[in-house]
Amino acid sequence: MRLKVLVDLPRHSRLDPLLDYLAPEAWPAGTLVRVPLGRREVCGIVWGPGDEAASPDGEGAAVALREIAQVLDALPPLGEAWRRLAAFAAGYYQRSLGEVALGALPPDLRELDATQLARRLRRSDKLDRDAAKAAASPSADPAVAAPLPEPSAEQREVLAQLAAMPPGPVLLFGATGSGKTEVYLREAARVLEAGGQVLVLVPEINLTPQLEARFAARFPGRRLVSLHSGLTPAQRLQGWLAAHLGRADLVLGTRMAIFAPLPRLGLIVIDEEHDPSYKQQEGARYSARDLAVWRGRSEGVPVLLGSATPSLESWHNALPAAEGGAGRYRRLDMPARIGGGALPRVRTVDLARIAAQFGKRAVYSQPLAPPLVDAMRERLERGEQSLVLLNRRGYAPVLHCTSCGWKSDCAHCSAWRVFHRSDRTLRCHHCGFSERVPFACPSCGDPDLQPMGRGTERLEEQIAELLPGARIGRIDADTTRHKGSLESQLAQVHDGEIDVLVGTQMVAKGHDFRRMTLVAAVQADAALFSSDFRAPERLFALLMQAGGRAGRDAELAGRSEIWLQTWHAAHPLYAALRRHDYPAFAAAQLLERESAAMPPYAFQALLRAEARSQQAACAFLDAVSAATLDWPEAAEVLIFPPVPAPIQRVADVERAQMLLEASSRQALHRLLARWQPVLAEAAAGTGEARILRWALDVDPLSI
DNA sequence: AGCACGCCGACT
DNA sequence: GTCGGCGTGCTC
Repeated sequence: MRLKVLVDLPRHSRLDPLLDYLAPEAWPAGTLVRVPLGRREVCGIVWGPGDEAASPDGEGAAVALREIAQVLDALPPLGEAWRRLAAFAAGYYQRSLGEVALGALPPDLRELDATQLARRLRRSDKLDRDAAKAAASPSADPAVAAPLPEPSAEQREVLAQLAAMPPGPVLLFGATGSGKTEVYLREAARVLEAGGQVLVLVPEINLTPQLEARFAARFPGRRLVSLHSGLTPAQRLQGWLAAHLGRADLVLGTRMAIFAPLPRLGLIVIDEEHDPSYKQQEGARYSARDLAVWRGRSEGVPVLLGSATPSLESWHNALPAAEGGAGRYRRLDMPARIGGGALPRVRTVDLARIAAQFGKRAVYSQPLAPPLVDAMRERLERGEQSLVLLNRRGYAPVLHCTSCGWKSDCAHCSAWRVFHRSDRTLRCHHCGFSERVPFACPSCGDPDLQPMGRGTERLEEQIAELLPGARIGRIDADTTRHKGSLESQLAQVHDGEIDVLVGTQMVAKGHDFRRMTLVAAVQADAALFSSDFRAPERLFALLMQAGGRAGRDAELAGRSEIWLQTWHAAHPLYAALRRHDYPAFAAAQLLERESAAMPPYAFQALLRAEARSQQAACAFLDAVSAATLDWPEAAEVLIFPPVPAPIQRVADVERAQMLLEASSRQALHRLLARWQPVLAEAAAGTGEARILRWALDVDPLSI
């Protein structure tokens, strides 16, 4: 008999990834198999009965069907709900079903034959028995575990409302330190009690250990596994197996974990739901948060989205229709900090006024204005810590020649090479091209090359001059390149070995610094006038999140401050920030978005193309745009003209993009569905005009 | 995507 | 005379 088997045939292959194979018996859908494909043998998933009709191609030359090579029937089939999720994700994000479904499996699993699988399953059995034994041992007795913290009145109220609610997405809007995690834990306890599995998603691997520790401490008898790309392939497979076999009660992971098969799924928690890391930025560009909401509805399971600064999409979804929102989610608010800790005071330094008072030099040559330096000096004297955020690593973003105007451009990209003083290199952050800093200008020979602008390395140096005696540390992608170095540097901060920490936004997320009473953002303004319409939203989230680092310690909370240096002190974003008023900020942003017909009031897709020449990339985009001219599917979709990508050339490849916008998701998807084969066809050219890569990004986060 | 086949430049 | 560059084509 014939079975339809799904294999990982990528996106624009003109072949359907659902292939017919011969099998001696009807294995159920979801069964993992190994099948011959061309000259190799690949992993496949049985998707259903095959076409018993003559030829799989429909007409003409019959294809000789081949036999399934092996059936991995030691593993339970992937369930119906899981297959629905994969199919939805593939359809929504316009990728091949095979790519999405097979790509959601641990890479190791796809390589295993039946014998190897049996061995892994035996190891999984043993792990399971060990875990059960550990759970039963006296040391893990729940009675001995730390007593449950008494929930605050606010938490009790939220929990009561959650208990009374029908299943559906809930936006938990709570300030940093308001105890959202306690709500997750209580909800998880309820679901575990009822025999369910809980899936918890966090934005970054860095944040898993902390949350893992809290869940492990609260549920000592329960099996908890994590799923993220930082695990070894074997660990990832074991975690996945534990989830799929229903042995893991709690699954904690990054966006990839949204595809974990969970036969007893009872709750999905998305922590920091606004975080852009939930959107995959290559391959199948899915949003784990949006898929979580879909999965929750599909499986009849509650979804808890937590944030102090929700995405405007979620905020809009949680706003009742009567208030102009979509009314799709329920919203629960937790405004107060636990332990009555005050929210940090927000202080804006008006650079225009500083320039008038201290002279232009004080503003342009010094990274920190005098009042901010004074405030940091006070912290230093009291033995407290300060954090200075600057979202740009390296010493200076560009080096230039004072006599001929040469700048350190990259030979392969339309970008500057960044001056890294520590190893005296000029490095392109886009293609990796790196060279020692030249002794003299490569263009005119003048040895006087000067750094322009400021990165974290230089900021660190300049702060050392402004605050003599202060112990200064720096955390960015350069100082945390080696495994474990982020942890050890964070430990230094915790142990009080650092007075002032300089860092990029990676330090703003999730880390809890007890003695940090000042957080300063040095170059906040850039986001106010960015061409990216989501920049203000990200800035607001970053500053609130960074502010959350300050004043975690209730006794110090009273003098915790967030400092902003700005030329636009009166900007409404800063005004809302001073009041910690996210709802006002969101209302203003939504009004702007609505009047400009932008998300969440419009639905977007971005078609990106890469070619040897900008002209070839644009020609492709123009051609596929023109193809839709007389389509009824295109009537409600606005297709903008092609434009060069924000970084036009990377590693000698030219990039262009084209935006699509529609007022309804359905209209956009009707066009995309018909468009897909046209794109594949148009990209198939040869020679210099050939398209190297193209990708469709549905709901793009940055344009 | 893999993995073949296929047709032109620098090596044992 | 071969080894190997990656352009083009196929996979139930």
